Amino acid sequence: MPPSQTIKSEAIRLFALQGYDGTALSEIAKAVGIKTPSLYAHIDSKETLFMELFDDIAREHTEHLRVAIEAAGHSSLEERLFAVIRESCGDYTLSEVKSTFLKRSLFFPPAYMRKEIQGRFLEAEQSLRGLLSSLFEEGVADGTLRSIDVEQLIASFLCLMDGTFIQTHYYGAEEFGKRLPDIWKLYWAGIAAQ
Amino acid sequence: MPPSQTIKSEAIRLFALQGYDGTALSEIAKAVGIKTPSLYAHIDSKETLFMELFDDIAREHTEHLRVAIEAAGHSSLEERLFAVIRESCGDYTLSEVKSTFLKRSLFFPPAYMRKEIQGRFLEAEQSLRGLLSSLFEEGVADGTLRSIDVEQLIASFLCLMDGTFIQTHYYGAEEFGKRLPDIWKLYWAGIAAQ
Amino acid sequence: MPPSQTIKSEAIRLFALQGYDGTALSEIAKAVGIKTPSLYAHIDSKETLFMELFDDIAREHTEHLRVAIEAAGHSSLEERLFAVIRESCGDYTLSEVKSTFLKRSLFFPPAYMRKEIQGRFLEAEQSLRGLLSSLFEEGVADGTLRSIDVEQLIASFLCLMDGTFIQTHYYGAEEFGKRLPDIWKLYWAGIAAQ
Amino acid sequence: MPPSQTIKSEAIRLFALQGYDGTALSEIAKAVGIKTPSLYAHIDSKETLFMELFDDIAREHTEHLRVAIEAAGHSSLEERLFAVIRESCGDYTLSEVKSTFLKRSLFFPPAYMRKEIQGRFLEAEQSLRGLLSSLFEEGVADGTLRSIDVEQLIASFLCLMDGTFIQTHYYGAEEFGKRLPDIWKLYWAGIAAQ
DNA sequence: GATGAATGAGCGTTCATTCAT
DNA sequence: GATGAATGAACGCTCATTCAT
Repeated sequence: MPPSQTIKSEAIRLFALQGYDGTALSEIAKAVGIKTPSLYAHIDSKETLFMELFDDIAREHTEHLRVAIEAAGHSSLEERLFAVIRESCGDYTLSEVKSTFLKRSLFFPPAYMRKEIQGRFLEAEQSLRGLLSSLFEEGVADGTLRSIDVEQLIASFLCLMDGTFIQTHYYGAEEFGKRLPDIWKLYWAGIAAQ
Repeated sequence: MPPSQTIKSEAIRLFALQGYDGTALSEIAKAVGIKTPSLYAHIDSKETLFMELFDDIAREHTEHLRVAIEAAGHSSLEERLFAVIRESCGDYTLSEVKSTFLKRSLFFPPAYMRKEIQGRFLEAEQSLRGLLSSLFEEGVADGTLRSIDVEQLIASFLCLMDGTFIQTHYYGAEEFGKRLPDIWKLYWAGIAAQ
Repeated sequence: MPPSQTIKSEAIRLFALQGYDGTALSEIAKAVGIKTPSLYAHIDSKETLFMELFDDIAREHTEHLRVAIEAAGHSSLEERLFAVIRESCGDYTLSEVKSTFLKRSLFFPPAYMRKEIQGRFLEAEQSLRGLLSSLFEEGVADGTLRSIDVEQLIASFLCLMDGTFIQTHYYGAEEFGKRLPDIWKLYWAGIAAQ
Repeated sequence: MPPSQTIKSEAIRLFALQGYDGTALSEIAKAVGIKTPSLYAHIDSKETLFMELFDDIAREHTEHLRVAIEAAGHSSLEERLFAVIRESCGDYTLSEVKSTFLKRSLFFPPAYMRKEIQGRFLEAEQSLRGLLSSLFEEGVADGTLRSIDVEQLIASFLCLMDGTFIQTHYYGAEEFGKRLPDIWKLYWAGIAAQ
């Protein structure tokens, strides 16, 4: 692995685990196996390193969600929505550590970049809302879902997404992976037509 | 307000906003209006200050939940469960800043006190599970709820709790307060008997 | 014991054990059982406390030496000289802790009072040299001692004094107390007439 | 001189002069001509700096003593013993400042490393006792010394060593250098066979 | 006489960063 | 591309001391 990639992956791991303020560049350097000043041959600053990682991962995450949602027609609505949930808790295609990095950055960003980060994410969320919107409208239209306001469906779905993420993080992916299908079943029962 | 109390409340606010590693004692001192060394007339160390705040707030939170759950019998099951959710997202009796402090500490604790914190919280969670357990059993028994395994009910409820907390934090209490009832309605529809 | 006396004795003990720079007023206060600022009802400053202790003990020590040397005629010269040695290593009348305080202050005084302290001690040493001088002259005159230059006798005696002090401090008074008579015998054999 | 060496020599000088507690890293840095944090490119901590210096000097000192004692057979016993004394007061091969550092560390070590230091030195003392032991046994056997218990000879010799060290420190190497031969003569008279 | 609260000075140490090599 | 050496800024914390109570 080229050193720049090692730096990125170790930085993601440490930022996810310890946060931005809790991670010193010296820790990243040590994890990579070089001395701290050598980092500067590959990065501009701690801040820009962090922001680049955030951008990369946010983009990757959005892309994964899009793919999950736009899955070929042979997947049912329930399957596609469940795939989005699984994706969002890092259990699916995005690695768990990247998922943690992403959510930590969103929920509790480093003070000086709060606005920047939340601004960038609002766009992503808007696009996600758009995709979900089509999905839910379709489901209501074809009678798969109860006749509920789409905005409400989206709100409750996003709430579930955040809940499953936190619990994945808290109980660990493996343990929570067992509970997730049951949780989903109850959620689905609340929105599906009888 | 006595100075020790000012220190506590300012510390809670800053720890909630910026995290443990992102908050310098000098910031707390400045917010209080004293010099940094003067803090040490009131605290033992940054670590113990943090842990004491955590203990206080965790205890207060647990107590609020207990009260919400054990509310007088004239509240319906749905009302009591909803009260727990509202309580848990800081919208009810625990101040929003305390709620943020609590969840941030739990989800992303400072590295060196992770075990301590999570250990202490596991107890609280166990007691919450116990209380919810009685509630759900009762609901299943009297036909208010569908006949679902209580463990699954608890898991999905705790997941909802975390989701609503994150969203409160993310969208702000006021904005999210409007969406919450709708979210609750969909959740309730998933577990209530038809 | 009145508090001022407790302060003095605890300060002597801690200064002897840990040195001036290594002893915080807070330690003295804790040993006395009061809070640090309360010390200032009894002392002017850390510096003056130290200097007063030094003066007290130096004076006491000088007095003890004088008494040992001027002991009634029924003591032999050897007995009187040996008494001076025993006195100087804290084994006799001055407590061991005071002896340690004194020697530590002399050998390695706090930087800012080096001149002050060494100046004061030179006087004391001059007076000790005077007393020893009479003793040795008498011994040479009456044939108890070999016919050696008195200056040389004094120099070797003071050297022995410092050696026995250090060893008392190093091996402990009890252990070294056993060796001292043998050491003295060899020293005496070197200066006594055959 | 490479910077690490400058740091060591300045640290030795200041620790010898002012003690461990009385010497701030900022003083060492200023003496070296760098800023305080720059020290940390060369040292791990103040404590380990001190301990490394102590180890270096103690080892060097022990080696010098060994050489003095094992001097070629053309030196007489008296010459060899006297060489040990001269060596031990820093007048011979170990620089005066190192000698002061060493003795100060031994007699009045910083509180929290007392055991460590004294432990390390006990070994050195044991080896010195061994070497002296052979020397004295030889001297008694060939009639150079009076027939005295070797343990007593060692005890008195070590006592003389400490005395001469202290006086070198106290009167200065130059001044005391003049008195030392006379002091030695009297000591030797006490142990030598007539 | 004792204390809680405060403070300026200073401590040992870590940080992100620079720069010559 | 990597490093040793350095640095200004800041950190958590202790110190001797003051002062109102």
